[in-house]
Amino acid sequence: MKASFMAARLDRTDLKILRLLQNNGRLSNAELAETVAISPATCHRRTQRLFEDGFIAAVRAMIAPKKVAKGTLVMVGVVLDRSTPESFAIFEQAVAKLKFVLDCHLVAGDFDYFLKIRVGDMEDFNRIHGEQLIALPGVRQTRTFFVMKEVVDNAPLEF
Amino acid sequence: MKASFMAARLDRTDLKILRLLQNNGRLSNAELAETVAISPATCHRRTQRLFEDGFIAAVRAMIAPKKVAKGTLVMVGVVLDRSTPESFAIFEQAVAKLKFVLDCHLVAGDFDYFLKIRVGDMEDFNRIHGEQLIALPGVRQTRTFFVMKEVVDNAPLEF
DNA sequence: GCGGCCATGAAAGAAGCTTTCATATATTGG
DNA sequence: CCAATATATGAAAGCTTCTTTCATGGCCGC
Repeated sequence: MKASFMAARLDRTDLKILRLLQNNGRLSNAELAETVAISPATCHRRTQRLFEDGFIAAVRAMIAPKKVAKGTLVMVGVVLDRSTPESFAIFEQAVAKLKFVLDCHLVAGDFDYFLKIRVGDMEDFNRIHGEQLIALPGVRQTRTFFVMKEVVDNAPLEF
Repeated sequence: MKASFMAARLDRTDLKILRLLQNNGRLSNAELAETVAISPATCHRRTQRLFEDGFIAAVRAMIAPKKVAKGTLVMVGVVLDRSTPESFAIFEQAVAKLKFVLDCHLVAGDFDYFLKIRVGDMEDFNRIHGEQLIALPGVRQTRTFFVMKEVVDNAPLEF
């Protein structure tokens, strides 16, 4: 019970493990242990704890978008009709079902939401925009920003 | 030599492997093999090929941002002074060095670039904005959109 | 059909995983 | 300051998994 309340501070070794796994999530426990200079047994327990305590939310293979016909990235700003909590909740519930939406963030400023969307091509997006985006509940207007060049996409977190 | 030219189409099994590894990048080869109903040897070769052919760009542990003091997300629209290729190149080179920038995309529309930034808190961002963002080469103006709620962040790619 | 080309699964030695255990180190309470 | 408790550690070992080798079977072009 105590452990769940403890903020479980990370020491130097934990940070090393986190950074190594962030760069290569398929590192074996043996490799990890050797790199951070502890025994495999200790390394195994440390890593397990990092998972259990939620420091590592998931380990994901990053699929190359262009290789699976999702090479076109689009940012979309959304403004809703009304700024009520109900209106927001309904919109969020609906947008969470759209598989092509990578990010959806409620923001402060000229828009209510920002979406990051991946599709096959512009034609693909145009269809989706007409059929699914402007049809989302409570949407007053959208502003589309086609991404012409991905300078940095989903960079690893530095900490 | 042929393989490098071939688009190496993915069959049903390859797609299964990709999807499984996207959801859990630490699945063992044995687990993977059993789930997709092929032998471990074949599964191993398939997976290896998916890496070699670039379908899997990387496998990353997703670190929980709040656990490492990066719980504040900010979207920033940037407009440059001039819209010349040189101006863009210099800006991109500079922005790529900023560790807190997760995304940087050249877009068509009212902004030149969109940035996605992770910091500890608003105070942290305010300092960074003043010291580093507006100081980037060629920046005319920035527009900051604080993220008040992360509805969907970095969802896995559907394909 | 025939020959070349891959893809496949069984097998096996090598490597790695994960638990157990005894020891060492840190923390707490008196 | 010491004792008692809790926590972390590495060696060891049994067990699983990895990854290569090899022989077989299907598929395509000729």
